[in-house]
Amino acid sequence: MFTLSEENYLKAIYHLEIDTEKGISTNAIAEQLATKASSVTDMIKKLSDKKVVVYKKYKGVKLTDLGKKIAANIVRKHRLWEVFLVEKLNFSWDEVHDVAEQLEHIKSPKLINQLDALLGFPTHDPHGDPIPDKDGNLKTIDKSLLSTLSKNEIGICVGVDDSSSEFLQFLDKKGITLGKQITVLEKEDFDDSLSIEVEGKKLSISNKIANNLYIKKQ
Amino acid sequence: MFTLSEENYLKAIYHLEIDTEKGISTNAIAEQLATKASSVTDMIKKLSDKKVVVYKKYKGVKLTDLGKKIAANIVRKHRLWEVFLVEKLNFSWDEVHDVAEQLEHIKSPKLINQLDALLGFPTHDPHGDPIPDKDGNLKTIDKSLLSTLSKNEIGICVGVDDSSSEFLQFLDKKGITLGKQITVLEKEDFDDSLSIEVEGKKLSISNKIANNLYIKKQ
DNA sequence: ATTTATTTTTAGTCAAGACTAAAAATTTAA
DNA sequence: TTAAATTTTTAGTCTTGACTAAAAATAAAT
Repeated sequence: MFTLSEENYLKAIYHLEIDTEKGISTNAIAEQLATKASSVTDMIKKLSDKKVVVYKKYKGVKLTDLGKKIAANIVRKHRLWEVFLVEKLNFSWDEVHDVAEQLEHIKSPKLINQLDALLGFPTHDPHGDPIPDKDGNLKTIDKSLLSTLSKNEIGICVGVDDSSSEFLQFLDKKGITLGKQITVLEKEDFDDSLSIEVEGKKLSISNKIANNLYIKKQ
Repeated sequence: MFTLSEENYLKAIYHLEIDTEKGISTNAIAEQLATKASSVTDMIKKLSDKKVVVYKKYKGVKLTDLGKKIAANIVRKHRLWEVFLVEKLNFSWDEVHDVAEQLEHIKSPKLINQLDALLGFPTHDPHGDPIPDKDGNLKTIDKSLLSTLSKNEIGICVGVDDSSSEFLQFLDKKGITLGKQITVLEKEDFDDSLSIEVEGKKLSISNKIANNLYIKKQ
């Protein structure tokens, strides 16, 4: 069994491993968890003893298969709870993260299986992120950043890279939500901003926004 | 804000105060929480500093109004989650306690309000225990132990005093659940056992069972 | 009204998980 | 290939919440 803190470390390493094959540095983990590198070193030793990470001093850490499975299960719970909050309790997509952060640590296999069923076995959370299955496997869809679309391309909004509440609220304000069709009308060379159309409305979108929106091309 | 441990102490004292007007002894709290009296003394000091209990050395403790409100809110959350587990996730009444024990500590007023609404503002949990409202008030119904009914009296099962899974599973086996009508056919003087009828079936019930079942007389 | 038994508190430890400051190892640059 | 910069680890502390053993206070019994 893992403590709250151990679970949070596993999850942090899991998320960091998505972007790289290399070992994860203590500093990277410390930043992710808003803690100090020295605290990370201490915890890594415990996790290493428990066979969920492999650790060599001064080299980064990697999750073992067991570690990956445990971490994926926490992410699975987090994302299922997010779906629950949005679908059943009328939360908006910018409100769910902090609560799911607490709920993901509840220990009860039956609870999470039943929740999964209640929600109709969803594959993605309210931000478009994939929900790991019981074995930790992800169903990835091929998606592109809005910024990579060319003029006149059309796609469906399927996710966000940044799921901070500020960004999500901004999208709400602009009428951009998951499932909406987006057409690229114009690309400005000098600042990489876009002119797009969403539900008949024309919008101007900065490159920063376009770099954080995932689109499924049609 | 209160820690997990502080919340558990408040809840324990809250439950112990239901049966008495007197201050709650350190020993009683220690027993309730399966800890030691010395640990209780330590925690009581912290809770006293936080103005949720009044504490005089060697005299028991009592919750302050603030303490009562906080404790009632934890009980409220516990019982609402129990209803959720039974009504929405197909848990049986003997499976809910341990999970609710975890869920009760989730901090999100919106979550609990929305859950309350989703469940149709229930007033009692799956064991017949009242759910405190937002201000901590309980809707008490007048109920009697089955053991206090006389021959030929009829009542509806509205709750249990002991909600251990062993007892609840025993009741399931006998076909006794909340809402069932129970008729007292016979009372045996020598061992205070009862002969009762539930849904047309005649059952023999020991005094220990009858002392743990709440009935609403008709 | 003492003595005895019980309850409660104090004093001193311990483990988990965090921190700071300093030392050691590694990487980068000159 | 040394020197400088960066990263990581160690050593030592702190807080929370628990524990044991002993002391102190209260309650019960003779």
